[in-house]
Amino acid sequence: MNASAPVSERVAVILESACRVVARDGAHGLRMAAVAEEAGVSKALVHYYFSTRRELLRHAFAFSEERLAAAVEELLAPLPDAAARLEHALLASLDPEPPWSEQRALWNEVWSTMRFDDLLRPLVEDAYRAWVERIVGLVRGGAEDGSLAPPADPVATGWRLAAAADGIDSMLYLGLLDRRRARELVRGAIERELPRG
Amino acid sequence: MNASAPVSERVAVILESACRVVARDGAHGLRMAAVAEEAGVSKALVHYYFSTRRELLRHAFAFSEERLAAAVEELLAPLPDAAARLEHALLASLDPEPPWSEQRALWNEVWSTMRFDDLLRPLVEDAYRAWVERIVGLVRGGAEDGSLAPPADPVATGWRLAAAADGIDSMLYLGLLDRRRARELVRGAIERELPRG
DNA sequence: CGCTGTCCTGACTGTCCGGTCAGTCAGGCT
DNA sequence: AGCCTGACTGACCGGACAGTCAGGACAGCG
Repeated sequence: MNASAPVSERVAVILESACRVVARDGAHGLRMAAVAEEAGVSKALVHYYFSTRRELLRHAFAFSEERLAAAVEELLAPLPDAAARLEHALLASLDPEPPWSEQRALWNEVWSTMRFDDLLRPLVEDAYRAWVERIVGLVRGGAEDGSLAPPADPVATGWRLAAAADGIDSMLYLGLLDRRRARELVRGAIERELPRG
Repeated sequence: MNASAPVSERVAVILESACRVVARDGAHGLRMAAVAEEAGVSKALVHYYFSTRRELLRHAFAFSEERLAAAVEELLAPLPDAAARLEHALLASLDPEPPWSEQRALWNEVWSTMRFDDLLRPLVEDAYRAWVERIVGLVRGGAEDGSLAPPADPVATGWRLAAAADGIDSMLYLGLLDRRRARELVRGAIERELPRG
């Protein structure tokens, strides 16, 4: 199975099933048999396309990440300015609906697995970095289109905002706060970093 | 095995071994045989004290968390004011030395396991909440002893700071930034939330 | 028609590992 | 002495599960 190969219908079904299983049972709970059943195919077919369990997990993550990037694009594109895009981007992961919720679960699971999979780790790393870079880009964009006050250090601001959103996400996941409060905190972080001018 | 029972020497050795194994092999990679070997006892003895693998994991986490709380106390007590304590508390988890590093690994692992262990989850929840409350307390303390500017909403400030520190921690863990940069970002977050003056 | 390659399956295997159990041993009590 | 108990062990069991394999179905093509 090649990472950049065009996915056939069957392969897509298997990858989607794998994503659902991971979101439901965890990365460690990913069973080839469960994926096969979910996809309505034999276990051996899953092995036919993905020789090992690890490989399947990697491809499932990449597949899901790719779909999510498209969803983010779709979410942000119609928004009027960088300020709105920044806010929506930071709030998106708090959304209890798929694909956000499922991706959140996938991340949680993959996070603990990557330590033991040298090929998975760079995937996670790149995805996270791309996410932070997107935030930094929006901070810069806000300064350019005038929708946000230009910060002294846009890069540091972007990283801190991404970090804060991530931490709040964890708190929400753990049930330490409710969604409303989580959104408030994220908005508060934006205001602190980028006071309306 | 009772949660609040005083731990005998043997039990402590087993729990320490379990912590090391989890930090090394992951929560999912926690093998009774590995713990037994590490502790220099038979596998059956581990089962004698902790009837199931899950129970061992829970006790190991609680044990470690307790030791960490003591270490935090020891770290913060000699500091002159709340401002210094807040900074050190938020920076502590970035420390590459035990017990911080080991606890960090333990958290990472337990995080993904708790979803499937209803008894573990509240332990993690309480530990996290206690941590955030401690930060909030330090923010308040800083306003009282005059070492920090009093924020409009100390609770929100505390939560945001804890969240940001947590997120930066994740980024460091993933290797997206180096320790120096991580410390800078944490300090920057404190300045943003609690400007000197 | 037969040949070949792709897609696909059921049945099987080897291994790993949590948990059990029968039993040993040291030490305290009567 | 005999008896009991708590700590401890080696050997074993049974289930779960990744990965294999021999082969079937079927299309395209000569």
